[in-house]
Amino acid sequence: MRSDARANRDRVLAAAEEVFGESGNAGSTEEVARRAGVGIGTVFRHFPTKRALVKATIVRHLTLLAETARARGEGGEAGAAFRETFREMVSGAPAKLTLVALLEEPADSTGSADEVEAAATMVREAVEELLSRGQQAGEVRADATVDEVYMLIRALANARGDRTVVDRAVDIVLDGLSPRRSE
Amino acid sequence: MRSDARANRDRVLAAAEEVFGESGNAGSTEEVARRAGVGIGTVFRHFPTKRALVKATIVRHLTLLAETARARGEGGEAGAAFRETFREMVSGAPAKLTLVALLEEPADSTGSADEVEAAATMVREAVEELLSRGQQAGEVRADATVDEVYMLIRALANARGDRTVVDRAVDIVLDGLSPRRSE
Amino acid sequence: MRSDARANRDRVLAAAEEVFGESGNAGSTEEVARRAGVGIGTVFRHFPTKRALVKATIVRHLTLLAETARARGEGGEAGAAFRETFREMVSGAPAKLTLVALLEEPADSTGSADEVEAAATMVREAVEELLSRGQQAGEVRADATVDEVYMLIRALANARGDRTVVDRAVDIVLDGLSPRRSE
Amino acid sequence: MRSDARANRDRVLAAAEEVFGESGNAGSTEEVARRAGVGIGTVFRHFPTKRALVKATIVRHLTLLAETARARGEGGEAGAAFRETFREMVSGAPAKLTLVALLEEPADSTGSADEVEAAATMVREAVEELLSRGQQAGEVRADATVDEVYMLIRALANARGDRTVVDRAVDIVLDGLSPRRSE
DNA sequence: GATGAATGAGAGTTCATTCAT
DNA sequence: TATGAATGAACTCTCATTCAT
Repeated sequence: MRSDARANRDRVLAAAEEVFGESGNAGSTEEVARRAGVGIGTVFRHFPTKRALVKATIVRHLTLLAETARARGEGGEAGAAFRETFREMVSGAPAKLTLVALLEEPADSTGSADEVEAAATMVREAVEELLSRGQQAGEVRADATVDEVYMLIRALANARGDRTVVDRAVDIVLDGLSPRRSE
Repeated sequence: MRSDARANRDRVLAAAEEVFGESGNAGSTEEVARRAGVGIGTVFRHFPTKRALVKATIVRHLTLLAETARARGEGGEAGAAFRETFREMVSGAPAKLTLVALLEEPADSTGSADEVEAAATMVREAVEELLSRGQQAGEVRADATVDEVYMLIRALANARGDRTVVDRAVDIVLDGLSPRRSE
Repeated sequence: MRSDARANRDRVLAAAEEVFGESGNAGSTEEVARRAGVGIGTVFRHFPTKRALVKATIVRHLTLLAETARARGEGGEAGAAFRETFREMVSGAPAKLTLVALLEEPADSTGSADEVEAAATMVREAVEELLSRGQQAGEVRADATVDEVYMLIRALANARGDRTVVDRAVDIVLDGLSPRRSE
Repeated sequence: MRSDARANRDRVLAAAEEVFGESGNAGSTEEVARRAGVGIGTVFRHFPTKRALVKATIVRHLTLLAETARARGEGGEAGAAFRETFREMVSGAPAKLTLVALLEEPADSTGSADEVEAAATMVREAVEELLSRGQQAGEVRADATVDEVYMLIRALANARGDRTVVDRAVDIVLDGLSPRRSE
């Protein structure tokens, strides 16, 4: 019976990612339950609060993201790895950072953002790793810090618009991140 | 009493900009009324629908923005004008584009988005003007189009975070928008 | 300036008859003001309450009705006068009793229904006069009382439906009111 | 819990019949909830719209009415059956047609009036059946059609007033519906 | 006296959350 | 443990009524 519960939890999380991804915080818990194919009670049994559900969704998201980024970082060419991960984080399907915007909406003063923050930190660290390798290889400008890079990724991930326009915007930003002439 | 009414209308719009700027579409009309210091009925007298209020808020926003951008464009040095306006649009107080995100949320299929669209077009055109002047002056890379530039502005305007980090991120983007070595 | 006021009062009453005739009690005071071409304040200056306005409308209505009925009663043939007035009250344009239904909706426990009651009594008396003349002339069954006749008029006046159906229904009722075989 | 739900649904409908019977469309959904002893949310769970609640109430009403009329029609004497049913429809407790007036108020242009219309047709057909049997038995005037009869029933059912007066009014109408002398 | 802007109680409706089954 | 019915606070919107001009 434990495995049933876990399976349900996962289905709920997947549904939540769909729903909140589409409608943001305005997505309803009942819609999540419906798409997960469970009763509303089940959702609340696993996540005592809508907020908790949103957080868990984000954590799942960020964890996936960090793993992907880290895996990518293992590869050989540091510059390419950095740039590809940047691109993927901005527009990659399973890696979309969009959901994070949910957390930015309400002033997160509950103090219980820890879990999310931990996951976010993992992503940041993965980005940092990629960034410093790129810099050491001389393929990324030396004066860029994780802060800016991470912010740029998040900003672009949240932007809506034509895929091609996003791609060109990313090109520009990556150009901005390439080593300066004088370097 | 016409003047009173207009004053109230303005206070409502200002309050709406605050509220929707903070909480997005989830901000409540009642909160707007409270901050404006008027009764809920007054808000609805001026804007028959929440949607109408949101739209009016955005239009006001965009209009201001377009005016600022255009004024800035009159100045002499094309490159500096472009860059300063870019910065201002991203972080300028009365010019923040954040609200535009509201429009991206609901599928605006009412067909009555005309006014908003018109205002948005004005902003785009102002940006376009600045961009092409900058390009003609050889201070902005020639292959950039309004689409990307406008998207970058919006993406960064919506990003939350330290002011200084935003500034550095803008630096990077502007570097990306400067003429390429080979040019 | 007195005559202006009276003129406004009359326009308001006429508008009220239109509006409440169409939409019943659900008609709004503002709609009345709009159709009367006056401000909402003017309506409330003349009638301190919506209820008061409704009542005044009904009184005007009933007064007109009573006058028409009485005028009709002066004529020669008692039976024809009775039947024609009956018909007119049911479907006559300026004489429609429909509005009375408004009063029947809320339990009229304000105790201030006096004015309306007085007007209603005038109508009743006019009907009574016509009825008894008809009975004396042997053209209306002797055992009918005003109560039933008045109720039948009101019931039919409130009925919605094809004009021709109403007419045929009235025929049937008038047949029921004609002298019995044995009389 | 299905049975609880059904029980609540029924209580809501019963309360709705009371409330709308008293105050017409102006009766509030909250009052219905209060009288049913349930929360407002429960009312809306069962009937997604006030309109839907009103409709369901009417349908229930009409269905009951049609059944009663049809049961009555089975009896032997056609004339008596017709007259008794007429009386019952006008003043019978569980059979009062009053609610139908609700339908006459708003221009029912939603196109979804089907269910109500179907129920209304059933009532009409029951009346028609009784009428034609009465006519074949020579106990009801031959030239009367359902249209008038149905309208008379509705008109009298909606009339307010002393029970005895209503009864006498019905007597008159039934006299009008009896076979003409010459027949 | 007339005007119409402001008010706020109240109505319909939604949705996070609880709880009986 | 899962279910989904019940709950009620909160939200958008309406309208009778008041009041400054």
